[in-house]
Parts: sequence; structure tokens; C-alpha cells
Amino acid sequence: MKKKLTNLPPTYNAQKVEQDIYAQWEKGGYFLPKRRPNTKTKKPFIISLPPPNATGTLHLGHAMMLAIEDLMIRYHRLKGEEVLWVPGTDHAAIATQNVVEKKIWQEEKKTRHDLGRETLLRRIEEFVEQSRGTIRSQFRRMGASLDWSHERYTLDEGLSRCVRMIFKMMYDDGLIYRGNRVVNWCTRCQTTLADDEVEHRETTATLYTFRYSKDFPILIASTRPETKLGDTAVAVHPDDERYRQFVGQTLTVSFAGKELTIRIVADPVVDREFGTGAVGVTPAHSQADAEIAERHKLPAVKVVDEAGAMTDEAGPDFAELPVSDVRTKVVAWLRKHKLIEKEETVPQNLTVCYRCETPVEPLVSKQWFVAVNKLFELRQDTLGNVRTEKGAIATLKVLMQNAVESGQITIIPDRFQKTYLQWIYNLRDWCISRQIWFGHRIPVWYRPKADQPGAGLEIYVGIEPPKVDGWEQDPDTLDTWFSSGLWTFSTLLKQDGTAATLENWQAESPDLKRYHPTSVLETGYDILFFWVARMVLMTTYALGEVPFRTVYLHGLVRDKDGRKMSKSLGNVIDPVDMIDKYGADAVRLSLIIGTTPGNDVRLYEEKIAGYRNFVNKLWNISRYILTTTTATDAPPKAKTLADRWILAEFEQLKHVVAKHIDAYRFSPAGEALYEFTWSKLADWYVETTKVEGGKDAILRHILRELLVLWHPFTPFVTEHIWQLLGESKPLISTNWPKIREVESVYEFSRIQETASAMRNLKQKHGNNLEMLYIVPGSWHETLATQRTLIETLGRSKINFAEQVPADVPKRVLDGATVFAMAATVDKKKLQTERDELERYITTLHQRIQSDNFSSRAPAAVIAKEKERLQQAKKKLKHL
RNA sequence: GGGCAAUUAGCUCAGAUGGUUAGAGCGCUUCGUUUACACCGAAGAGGUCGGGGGUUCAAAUCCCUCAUUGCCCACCA
Repeated sequence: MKKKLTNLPPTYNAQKVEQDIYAQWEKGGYFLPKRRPNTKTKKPFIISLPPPNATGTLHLGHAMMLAIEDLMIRYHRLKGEEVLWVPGTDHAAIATQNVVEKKIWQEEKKTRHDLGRETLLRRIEEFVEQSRGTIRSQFRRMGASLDWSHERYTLDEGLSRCVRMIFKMMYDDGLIYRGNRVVNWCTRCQTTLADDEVEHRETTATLYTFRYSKDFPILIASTRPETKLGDTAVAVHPDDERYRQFVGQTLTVSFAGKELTIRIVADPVVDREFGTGAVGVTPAHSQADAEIAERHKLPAVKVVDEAGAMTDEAGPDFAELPVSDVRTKVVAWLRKHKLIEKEETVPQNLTVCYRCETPVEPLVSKQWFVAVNKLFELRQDTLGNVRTEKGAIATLKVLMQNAVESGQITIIPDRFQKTYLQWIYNLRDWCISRQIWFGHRIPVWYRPKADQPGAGLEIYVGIEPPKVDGWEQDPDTLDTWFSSGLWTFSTLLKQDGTAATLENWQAESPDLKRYHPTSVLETGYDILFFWVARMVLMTTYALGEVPFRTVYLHGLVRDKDGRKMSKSLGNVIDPVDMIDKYGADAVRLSLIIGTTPGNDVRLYEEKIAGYRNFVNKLWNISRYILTTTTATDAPPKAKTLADRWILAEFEQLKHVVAKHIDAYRFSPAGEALYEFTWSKLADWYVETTKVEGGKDAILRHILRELLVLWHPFTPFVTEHIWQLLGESKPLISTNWPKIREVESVYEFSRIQETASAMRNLKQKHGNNLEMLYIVPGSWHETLATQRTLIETLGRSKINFAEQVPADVPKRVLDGATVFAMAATVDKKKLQTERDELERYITTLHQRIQSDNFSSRAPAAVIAKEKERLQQAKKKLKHL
């Protein structure tokens, strides 16, 4: 085992080793949560993998997510902590149903109605099963050390039961209600959409300023004249003198063949400056108008239906015609009767479906909602230090706010904290019912009231269907984010716990106790609202604790020109192609180094190729060490200055890398490793070993520990080399290296100068200057000459320049780069440093002491500043 | 309308609490195939840190202002 290796290929072949290594890890059970004895940290480290959509294939967003999460997971695992990384998939209701329906249409020209509910669901499940297999194998290709035994799917029975349980809980608490409200309706998807499932597109529209009829006293403006058939009022500002005389009147007009009853109401939301200062109120087709209508008790007339056609209410001329046709007809009617005062083209934010970009039709509809502003009684102590306890009164909004404001959840980067709070501030009741078939059926059953026929419906809400006949289940399904909002804890419930009840489900789930709250939630900032906020809402409500401690938001992966990657643009980079070509390690590095949380990254093939080159460099450093040194148990002992330098640098590196990773600064951690490995170890130290023999112990030692440091970034190549080193246990399960005591790095500085500048150097550092000559590269002379130089001058403590042997040509010396290390402490520099530090400590101290700071700054900030003060004091002592 | 971010080398980007001469990768120029590596090595060019003002012993970093770009939120009919 302990012998030199020969015949290692000069080029690292990732394709050849990666899949075997992954299989070996998985087979060895290294992904299962396990705490190593003697580990100080008792708390487990948990990440719930943001579940990819069941129809998806691996894209760069996933790749980035996996690279970052696997980095954290492996780091904590190496530190001996018990780590759990829960994988899974999301059924992604609308998205998935759309995909499958489209596919079926293309292949068989059948719609979902041709197939029927049962058949469509079966077809979707078949499709999903296949997709999940693809995703699983692709996630493995990335090297993700997921605990596959914990894999979950949002439609698993355990998770579905959890959905029904939470639904019932919220219903019982009065937080879920059914109501007639204006919702966003997608006429193509044939379903409601939540407020954040709609997007806005900048377009232009024609704004018509007109009267309903000749005798109507007020001009109104609209870009959608056809909806005016549903108007029941005109709203004006209460202080608007122009219209004051009309307020309170009810007028009847004949508009485009339909008789309208219009009340004139005064409402402060109306902007006097905009348009005519009067708004035609359409309560059934505008959320804003619905709110006005509610205040003034106005009726709502629904003139557009779910298919995007006019209803009977729109009058016989228009009923059942598509909205766009009716607009043309209404405008024509207005023109004919000379009612249009003005037509202008205005910029408009068109609201469209985020899935299919179809313009959204706001319409009034009977749906299920989650009430975010309703007061309810907490079921349990909630959120630790926040002023809440069992029985206290709160709203869901307050829970969401508290979780972040109290510092129980930290968002990285912190600017998103503001975004999050702002979003909650504007949040309205969440429409959770969807008119699609794929998903969690709403656990509500109806039956006609038995005693008085025709008197309406009786409602049953339950985890199980009603035991007696005669009940019919609500046909709708739940918004997919309802179930993914439960993800951090629904995945930890006992999967066979079918008997779980509202009373005992928490106690019955040991995993929930042990692994919740999770440590970090890592995801793209684009789903901060969709998902992250929903998880906070659901979890603080259901469990009385936060779902995670830290939210790490990564940016979006874009192409070289900063454009979004999309199939239509043809600029999509497939991560699997890149893995095939450059290896998973290179792909991972390209997504971690040079990226910062919350900021988009541009990725292109050259970048990945660059990191492939680095992986090969690491391979060749290892190859050199493996083939030229023998394994030894001797501890690494510094003999020459170069040894002392590299060992000190290495200890410094360990410190820096851990510090960065602990602070979620993955890119600087990777950069530090990269710099050490290539510029210090390979370019300088390894070169010295060629002329200064006897470095086996140091080289082997550094390589061994360096592989551990690199492992969270590049798991495959490090594991491969590790095993070539003859280690008995796989790298994945080894220990993170301890930091050893070394001479302070302040004692060394590396100086790179030309030989002719060396005299100045000597003057600067005095007689204590220790020099080491090495020849990094392009000398024209032979290795033997280099060796002579080093032997005669190398470790000289005196003025070497006068000792250059006569047979060394002057041009060699002048043209060469000299590697010199000053072992002296630069007293002046040290003093400056001390002064700065002292000043810094004074400043910090003053800041902390000041009333303004101590009374106003958040607790977390004060703690941080205090910690800084401690650190600075410690550092000063060290100097 | 409100908010957030970005603007640093030809390109893509780092620069934590202000602190030596502003960094990296790619690209470019010159040189070099010496037994870890040409997916390499050596040397080098290239920056008024978007403009202007201010605070400070010290500003890419903090403040004000302007410009450009991008994103998010919002019921302006």
C-alpha cells in the first residue's frame, strides 16, 4: 500500500471515475445521518432540498442549488456532525398537468375532458414516475450526497395526509374560508391563480374616455369598455368639487344595448388628477373596484365568464361572444353614438398568467382562501422570544413578520429581508383553490341540507372522507404551494402514520423532533414569495416554530450576455452535457466560485473549461506527489524556510476556508483554496522540492489535508486521489483537519524580485533576511545550475549578491526571478497594525457604549459588534 | 408611483466591519516544450473603481446628487 504509484495518466478523466465513486458512497451508506463520536456539535445539520418539479429535468438552477447545498452538507459531515439532506419532488400541479395535457394533445389529439379525471390522473402519474427517475439520476451525476432513503414526493400518502390535516386545522381556526371574491383567472389554464402567480407585461393599450350615454353627466375612462357592461357605480373623490353635486344619486343609463343602474359614490382611493377623476366601478372584474363596492354595498354583475366569453348579464347582443369581439363592438357602438371624448394610447401593465402568458381575466368567483389578516388563537407557544404564547391572539401575517423581524430567521443576503417584509405588508388573502385535477383534492365534502331541501349545502371538512353516504367532495385541488409550504416538516413525519390525528401528529414523529427546524434553506431568490414565505406562514402556524434558521438565496443562472436561458432563445446550457464534457467537479466550481448570493451569474462553457483545467492541475500536483514521494508516518517537520512558509500558509488557509464557509461565503473560500493550490503549492513549493529533496512528509501531509478542504467543492476528484493515497476510509467520511499551531504568518513575507533588485531588498530587511533561491520556470539554464545556485546562495543569511559564483552568467541572475522570503518581522508594519487595531477597538467600544446604538440597533447587530470587539482584542494580544 | 440592486481591466466578475501599490479567471503581448501538468510554465501590457459634490488622517467602500441598466412590488380606472 505504501509505495510510489506509477502509470497515472497525465490527464484526469472525470467521466471514468465519477459514477463509480458515487455508487461507492451510496452503497457505503455515507449519505445517512450519523454523528461521529467526539464531535463537539450535538445539533444536527439539516437541509430540505427544494423539491424540483416532477416533470423537470436538471437545469443549471438545480445544478447551482445542488453545488451549494452539497458543499454545506459535506462540510458539516466532515466536521463530524449528524447531517440530513432530504431529497424529493414536487408534483407542481398546474405546471405538470399542462405538460402532460399538451403531450397527450400532440400525440393523441385528446383533451382532458376526452380522457376524464381518473384517466388523466393516471397518465400524469405515469409520466411523473418516469420524470422522477430522470431527476434522481441527474442529481446523482452532480455528486449530491442526498439521503435517498428519506426521499419524499408531495403526493405521498404521508405528505397528503399532512396537507389535509393542516387544512382542517386552519379551517377549524377560521383561517380558511370559502368566499365570492375577485380572483385572477387564466382562461387558458381554466383555473384561478394566486396574486404572485401572475406577471406583468409592459404593453400599450387604448384608453377610451367616454360617457355611458348622452345624458350621463360624468365622463369615465377605460381600456376595457366591454367590462363597463358590469358597472354598478361611478366613484369620485369626496373632495372633488366637479362631481360633488352628483354623489349619492342613482342613475339609469342605456349602455350598448344594456340598461345599467349606476350609483355615484365618493371614495378617497380615487385619484382626482388621473383621467377625468371619475372611475367606472366594475365590482365583478377588478379587485380595486370590488373593494370600493364592498365599502359602498354595491352589487357585482359578472359579465365575463371563465371561458373568456360574455355572460348573459352582458345582454342578449353580447352573451357568449369572446371578450375581444365585444370590445370592438362596444367601441363601435360608442363611436356611433358619439360618446367618445378622447382616445389615447397609454402604456399598460398587462397582467398575464406566469405559466402560459395568457392575459388574466379578473372575475368574481367562489373560491377557498387563507385569511392572512384574521385574528386567531394560537394553538401553542410560538416563536420563542416573540410576545406570543398559547392562547394568544395573532394573525398569520404577524407570525410571518415576527419570524424574520425577531432574528429567528436570517436571510442572506440581508437586503432580501426588506423585500420579504414589504411583501408581507402588501399581502392579501391567498386564494388556494385551483380548478385543475392534478394535486391535493380539497378535503371538503358537501351534501344538501337534509331537513330543508333547496336550503343550501352542508359542509364537512376532515382528514378522512365522511363515513356515511351522500357527500360529494369539492372538485377543486389545492394550490401547489399549499403543500410545498409544509415541506420542511411534512417530509419528516412518519410516512406510515396514517393514524396521526390533530392531537398527536407531532409527538408521533421522532424525526420531526430531531430534525426540525432545519438549518438552512437554500434556494433561488425568485421563489422567495412563492415558497419561502409560504413555508414560514405554514410552519409557524402549524408547529409554532420556524421552518429553518437561515435562508440562503442564490441568483439566477444566465447566459454570457445576461439573458435568461430558454429553449426558444436556444441558449440553454444543459448541465448534464457539461458534466459529460468537463466533469461534475468543474461544473460545481463554475457555479460557486465567482458568484455571490442574491446576484445573477453568467455562465458559459469557457468558464467551466477553466475549472476543468484547475481540476486537472490538482490531479497533476497529486500525481507528482504520488509518484515521487513515499508515504510516511513521520510528522511534517519544517527544515527550510520554504517548509515553514508553506506550512504556515496552509494553516492560515484552513482557518480562512472554515471561516468563509461558516459565514456562507463560499466563493471566497473556493478562491482561497484555488490560490493556495495553484499559486503557492504548485507554482512555488512543489518547485522547491525538486531542488531541496526530503519533503515527502510535508507534501503528503499537505496533500492529504488539502483534499479534505477541497472535498465539499469537488467531491469526485478529491475522493479519487484520496483513495490512490491508500487511505482506508473514504474521504467523504473522514475528519475536517484541525488547525495546528505554527509560527505566526506575520514572520514571513514572500518577495518576488529580479536579481538586480536584490540589493535594495537587503537594505530593507537588514541582515536577518533569509533567502531562498528557486527558479520557477523559464530559466535557460539547467536544473543543475539552479541547484548550484540554491546550494551556494539559497539559505545564506548574508548578502548573497556578492557570493554569486563566477561561473553563473550574469544574464542568468539578472533575468531571473528570485523567490525570497523575509523571515524577519517588519517592526514598522507591525506597529502600524497594532495602532490600527487599537483605534478600531476604541471605535467599536464607543459605538457599543453609545446610547443611540444600544437602544436602537437590533439585538443581532449589537451581538455582532460585541463579537467583533472580542475578536479584535484577541488579535491584538496575539500581535 | 414605491423599493432594491448593478455600474471596477477588452470580456465575465470578486473586493466582509473605510486602511499599504485595487485583485482573479478568460482574452491579449513576449518568451519557453526542463522527467507533475500545453487542460502547462515565466515575464508583461491593460483600471480617472459610471459623472459630480461631501465626510475622513485615509473612500471602490460611508453620505448627497445626477446618469445608465436590470429586477421586485403596487387597485391608477
